[in-house]
Amino acid sequence: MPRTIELAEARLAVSTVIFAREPGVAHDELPEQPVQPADRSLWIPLVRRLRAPGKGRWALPGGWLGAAESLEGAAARTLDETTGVTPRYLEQLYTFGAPDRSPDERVVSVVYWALVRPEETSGSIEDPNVRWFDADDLPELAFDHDEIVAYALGRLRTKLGYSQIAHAFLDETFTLAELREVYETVMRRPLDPANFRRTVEASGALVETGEVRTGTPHRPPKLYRPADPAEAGIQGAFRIPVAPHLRRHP
Amino acid sequence: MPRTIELAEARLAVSTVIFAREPGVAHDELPEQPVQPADRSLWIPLVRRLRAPGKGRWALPGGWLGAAESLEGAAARTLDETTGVTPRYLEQLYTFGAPDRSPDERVVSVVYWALVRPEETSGSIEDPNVRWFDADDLPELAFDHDEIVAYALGRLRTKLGYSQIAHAFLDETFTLAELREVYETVMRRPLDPANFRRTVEASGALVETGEVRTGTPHRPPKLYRPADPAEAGIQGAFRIPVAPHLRRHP
DNA sequence: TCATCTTACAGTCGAGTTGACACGAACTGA
DNA sequence: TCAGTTCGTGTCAACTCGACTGTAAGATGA
Repeated sequence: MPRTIELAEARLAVSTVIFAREPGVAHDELPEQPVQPADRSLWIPLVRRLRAPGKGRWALPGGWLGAAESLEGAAARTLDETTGVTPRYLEQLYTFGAPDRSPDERVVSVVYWALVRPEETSGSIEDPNVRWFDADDLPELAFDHDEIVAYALGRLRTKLGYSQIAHAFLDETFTLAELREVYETVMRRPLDPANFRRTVEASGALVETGEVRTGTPHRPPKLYRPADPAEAGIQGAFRIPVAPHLRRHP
Repeated sequence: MPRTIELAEARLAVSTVIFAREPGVAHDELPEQPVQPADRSLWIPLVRRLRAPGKGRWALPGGWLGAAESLEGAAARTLDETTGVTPRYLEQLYTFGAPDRSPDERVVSVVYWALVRPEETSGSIEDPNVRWFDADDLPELAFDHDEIVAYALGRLRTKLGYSQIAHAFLDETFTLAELREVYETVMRRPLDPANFRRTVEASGALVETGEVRTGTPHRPPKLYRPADPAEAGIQGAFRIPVAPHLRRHP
């Protein structure tokens, strides 16, 4: 029985939750004492809202959808404009559209989440209204952005267990210890180095480069590269899990 | 460097991919010979487009977002209006918004996916423009709806492995054989009844009702009920996987 | 120079799980 | 009563995980 209903006059916004292992230019002070990887945290850049609604509050970087661009294109563009960050991994997270989530007009936000490498965070814009925050110590955010960040964190933790996205946090080549630190940081628990090596090597996701990292004060570790370079940015793929023990977080 | 760009004047649509184990009123002819559960297929209701663009083609049920309703509310409403189906499980799938996906104006579609019970499909509208199709034997659909259905099927297969959504295909109480048939149909491979029983019982997701199903020509099977009734409809939860062997499909 | 420190990497072993299969139990229909 | 089918329990080999031990390879400092 189709009845006539009043159609929504909604504006379409795009926002992105960005995760990095290291903060960019402006950030809260890091404790300078040595920290275990499992005790480290992820960093998220936020922008301060300069106008109502939510003026003065921190919010996810984003903007309005352009007429000619794709949703993902809009996410990448607004990200670059607001924070100067170009992510290595960018995937749609969820679309938030509750009628009352923005006070004045109806806004439907398509939210993306992104992973960036350490080197990419340092290239971010120096702007007093852009700041990197500890993902576990965020201020109160504008709108429903707290909820969105929590959702993105859950997706990151889950997806780490059945995909190769951890590579997107790292450079072209990396050591197994660096890869393990990514897992330990995201999963918030230490992993046995020997067992981690066994399962990752058995997965076939990495190939040795034949080189080692020099300059370490100890035995030089081998350098690895992702077996499939396109793997890290794969979209909506349904893959075999990596290993059960990399899927359980406390 | 924020430059001014032309904002998108997009209309917001909501569509839903509905999965059922049995087709509703109007559907392609079923082969009446006995079929193994692993060889059975899932059924999806589609509606015929009565106007341009895509006139005459089959498409996902959906409609425009109403001014006062949530996204999920719009999905449920349009579903009921077009097909008469009220799903037991409804979850957001993905938002499609390529600039050229609809010819005349820009349309951004928030797509949901749903699971319905057999009894619910029979209550669907008798309308020559609504028809149930075999999910593996679909006609060419309007717009990018082929892509959307394929994506939804992948999500269903994956999610079956780490959640209790299989219950949403079944009635309040069911036998282990019926639950196993759901897995076999979705995963497209036979499962060992004894091993399936062991892992499902160990997961703690089911409780015995104390009753058995009578009227079968053989030994009466025990009836089970989901341990947590709210479990089936849980949204965006990140849970421990059920069992690895229920996650591998060929 | 060389012992010592730290990390890299290889290997072992017990506990627990999976997949394949065997077998008795329970019910119907001939 | 017996044949046929499914339900449900049990067994066992192969595999995986987590904890652990031991060796390799470099830097550092006495």
